[in-house]
Amino acid sequence: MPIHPPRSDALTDTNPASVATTRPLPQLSAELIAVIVAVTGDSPRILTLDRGLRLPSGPFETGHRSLQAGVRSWVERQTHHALGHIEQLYTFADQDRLEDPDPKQVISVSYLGLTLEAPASGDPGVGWQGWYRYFPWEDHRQGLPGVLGPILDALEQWVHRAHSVEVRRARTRRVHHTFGVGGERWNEEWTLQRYELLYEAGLVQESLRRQNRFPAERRLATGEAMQHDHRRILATGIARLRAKIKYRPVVFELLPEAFTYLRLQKAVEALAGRRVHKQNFRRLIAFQKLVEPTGGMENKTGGRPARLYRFRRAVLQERIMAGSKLPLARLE
Amino acid sequence: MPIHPPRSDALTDTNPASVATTRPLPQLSAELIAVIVAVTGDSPRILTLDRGLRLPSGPFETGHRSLQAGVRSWVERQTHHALGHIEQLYTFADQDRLEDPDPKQVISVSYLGLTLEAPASGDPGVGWQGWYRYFPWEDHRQGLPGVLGPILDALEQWVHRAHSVEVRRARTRRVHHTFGVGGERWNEEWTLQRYELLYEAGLVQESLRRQNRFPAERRLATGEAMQHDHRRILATGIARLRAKIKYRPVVFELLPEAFTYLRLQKAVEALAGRRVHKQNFRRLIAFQKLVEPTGGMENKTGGRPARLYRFRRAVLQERIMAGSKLPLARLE
DNA sequence: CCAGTTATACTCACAATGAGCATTAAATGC
DNA sequence: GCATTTAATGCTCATTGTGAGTATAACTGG
Repeated sequence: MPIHPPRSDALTDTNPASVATTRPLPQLSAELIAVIVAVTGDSPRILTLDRGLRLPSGPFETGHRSLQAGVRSWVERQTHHALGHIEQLYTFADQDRLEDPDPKQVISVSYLGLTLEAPASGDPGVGWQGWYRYFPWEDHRQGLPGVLGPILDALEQWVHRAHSVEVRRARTRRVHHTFGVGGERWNEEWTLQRYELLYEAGLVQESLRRQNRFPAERRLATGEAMQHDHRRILATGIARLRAKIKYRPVVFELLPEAFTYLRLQKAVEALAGRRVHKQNFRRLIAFQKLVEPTGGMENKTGGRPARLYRFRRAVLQERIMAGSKLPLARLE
Repeated sequence: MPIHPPRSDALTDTNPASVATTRPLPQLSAELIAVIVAVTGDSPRILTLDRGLRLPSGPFETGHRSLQAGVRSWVERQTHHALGHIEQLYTFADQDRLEDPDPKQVISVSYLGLTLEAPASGDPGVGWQGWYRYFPWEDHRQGLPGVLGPILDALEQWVHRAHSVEVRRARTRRVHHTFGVGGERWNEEWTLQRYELLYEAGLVQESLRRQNRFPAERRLATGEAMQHDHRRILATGIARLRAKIKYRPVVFELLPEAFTYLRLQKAVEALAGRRVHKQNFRRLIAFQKLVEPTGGMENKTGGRPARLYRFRRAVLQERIMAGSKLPLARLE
């Protein structure tokens, strides 16, 4: 199935619509890209094509009633996975999209969707990948991840490559703040900023690829790359989701009908890449009346059996956008 | 200056790029729309064209380096107002855009910008308008606004026009929740949801216009309408800004270099459409070290002179996206 | 001097949160 | 059957954050 239609150069120059305006209108096309997230056990996973190299995506077509309908259609065509609620992430049309020397403009519109993982089908290469494969430095559940050391060393070198003192100072501060070192604290929501910093510092494959440079001796431990700017879009999705779970009850979209408190907590921790205090977590969930007991029990816990709960869908009505906080607001 | 170029129907049918894909690619164009906000005294204002009927906007053109560059260019061309930081609001391409029976697809990308008000120039009709002119029910600084009564009555009627009990019940609940009545509390962030509810209930001019119905006897006090869906975009901008001032120090973009606590508070209240407790507001601002005294005083206060402060730009570095809360989190 | 107006300091009660201890209920290995 | 392990669940306590109010200071116009 052809994902990207071959581009034609016809029509690029004379666009009749441009006669009356000051500048010509470009030959536009729109690309729809989806970040589809699920949580399996304690691993946050995303739906990918080409064995993890790309996100589901395709052009906005005439048959599509809306952008959202277009994304749905592409994800379902490519992965045979039905989607629930999806939300828009970001739109851009910067000329710096990779591997596309064609002067025609492409507008990329990305979406974030949450589901339960289902066995993938569709084209070969379709499947679920843990998102920390692309961002190993983002998982702080076991304390500071090992990859962080080499990354900070490389960033240190990048700081020193700057020519003026002011630039070096600014870079140092930026590294400290985004990565939570030097007296600063780690903020898991800054996934995008961290990725962009690594990109600018030439520490991810995508930025080297762009300059036709390839990491030779310098073997970077900065996660798997993706095609085009899909990894940046994924970073945007992770950041958005990490921010959102704190004030809206979206985790439940990633859980089955009945679940234990621990499973809920593990899902939150998986997404946030941080651990939370168990007792306080329960207290907060219970206090907000987000869930109600199903009556059933789970006894494959390895210890005392756990009560099963279900999400009280009513809260979506009660507080359409209101707070349903998770104990991530402060530092652990 | 022609804002919207005349549309041509040539090229609509045979697009060579569509040959290899399953469905034809539409003849696309992108419209860039800007919500530019300032606060003057205690009135939140937006930059408009056509005496308040439209927001600055124009098509994405070949010369534009990026979407953001395109918006800037349009705003500056149309209003001669230089912009500072702007951020993306939303993108859509739904077929239900008004007054456009043309089957060609238009993708609308909207942006939100914050500035200081400067005397407007450019085309005649360019100027600043208070935003409560379009949303009179959104200003709760003097308690419940008078327009709210008739609006709720009209919504009541809409509830009763539903045919089944379930629909009536659902509508009632929706009205209660979005408008904060019937035991619920007003949430100023739901500006968009309220507008959409009024739209669906046929209580804003835009929705009647769409069905070629015009409010005859039923004189609606639901604010000034705008062209196309610009009022909806404005509602999106207001909602975003109201949410954002609570966790990011963006109000300062709307204030001059030096300001008093009261002026800062008035700006926050203007945006939020709510009042806040003065002493606690000061405490919160002071505690967070968001500002530092300039040393100067303001003595046209009408009472005891007030200290002047400036925003500590350093906090933007210190907490790139971190919390800088304003006392709006809870209800007043 | 006064009343009126606004700025600013401070207090108090209570809710929310982080951290930890203690107890309970099951499975598992011996 | 019993000790051990694992996890669920209940509870306390100190600290901080927040809403609300009182008190005082510093100016204006009469």
